[in-house]
Amino acid sequence: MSETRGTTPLGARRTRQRLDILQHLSAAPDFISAQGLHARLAQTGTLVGLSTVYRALRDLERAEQVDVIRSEASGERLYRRRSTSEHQHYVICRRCGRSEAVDTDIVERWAAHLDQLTGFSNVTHTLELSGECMDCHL
Amino acid sequence: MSETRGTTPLGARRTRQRLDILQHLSAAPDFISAQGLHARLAQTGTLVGLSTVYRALRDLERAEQVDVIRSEASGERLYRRRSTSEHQHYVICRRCGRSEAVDTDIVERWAAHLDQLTGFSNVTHTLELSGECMDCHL
DNA sequence: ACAGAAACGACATCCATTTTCATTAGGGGA
DNA sequence: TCCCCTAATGAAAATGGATGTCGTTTCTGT
Ligand SMILES: [Mn+2]
Ligand SMILES: [Mn+2]
Ligand SMILES: [Zn+2]
Ligand SMILES: [Zn+2]
Repeated sequence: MSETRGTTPLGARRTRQRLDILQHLSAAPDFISAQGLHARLAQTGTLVGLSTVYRALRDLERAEQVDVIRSEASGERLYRRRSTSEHQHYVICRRCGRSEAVDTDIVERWAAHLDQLTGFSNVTHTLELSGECMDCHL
Repeated sequence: MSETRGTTPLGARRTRQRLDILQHLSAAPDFISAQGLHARLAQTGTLVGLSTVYRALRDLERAEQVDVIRSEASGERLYRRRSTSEHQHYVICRRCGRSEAVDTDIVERWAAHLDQLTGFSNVTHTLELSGECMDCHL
C-alpha cells in the first residue's frame, strides 16, 4: 500500500497523448509554446487536442520536468524539457529562438542569501536572458 | 531647425491625461497594473480612458521611466515609476504586493560578461524576485 | 471483466491588451 | 492670438493566449 510503482509516477496516467507530447517536447531543441507543440504534433499526424497539450504542459511544469519562460515577443509561455533535475536559466536568441543553458552558479549563490539581505522570506527568482546568437548577429 | 526644445521632450504631447497618469503612478508606492491605475484615477474623479492608460504606460516603458514586471498571479504587467535613471530589480511580496528595491550589483557585473561567456551578443536580462514580506510571513 | 476516476477534446468563456476610428485638443508657426 | 496639422483620446470591437465546461473515452487496480 502507498506503493509508488514505476508505472505510475505521480498520479499521472500514461496515455497515448501524454507520451506523444513528452516525446515531441523532448525532441524540440529549443523552447516551444503549447500552440507550437500542438502544431508540430499535428504535422506528424499525431492528433492531440490543444487543451490536452496545455494540460500536459501544466502538469509537467508542476512536476518540475520543464523550464518555462515567457516570450516577450509573442506573449506565449514557452517550455523546454529539463536536462538536469535542477532548474536552469538560458540565453535565448531574440531572432531565431535558439536557446543555450547558462552557468548561473554565481547568481544562485547570491540568491540564496536574499532572505537575509532583504528581510523577505522564501525568496524565489526568475531570470531570463536574451541576446543574438552568432548566426543571427549580422 | 531640428532643435530639441525643452517644451517637446520626445514627440510626446503634454495632455491632461498624461500628467494625471504620471502623477498617480508616481504616487503609487508599489507596482501597479494598467487597470489598477485606471481604477485609482477613476476613484479620485480623474476621468481617463483605459486605452489611454495602456498607451501612456507603453510610452513610459519605452522612455525607460518605469520598471515593469509580470504578475504571476494575475497575469497583468505591473509598472513602477523609477527612482533612479538606471533600471532596478525588486523583491515583491507574493501576498500583499509590497515591493522593495534590491541591490543587484553582483548580478549586474556578472551579466556584463555574458556576451563573452555565452557567445551571444547584446545580452539583456530580466530578473524578478518574489517572497513574503515580514508583515505577511505568518 | 468491472467500476471509479482521470484524461480527452470540441467548444465556450475569460480577460489582459491591442486596434479601430471618429472626435478632441496640443502646440509650433504665421 | 489664430490656424492647421497631427498626435492623443476613448468607446467599442477585436485579438489571442489560456482556462473552464461537460459529455465521452480510456486507464488501471481489483
Ligand atoms: Mn536560478
Ligand atoms: Mn539588471
Ligand atoms: Zn539566432
Ligand atoms: Zn506582504
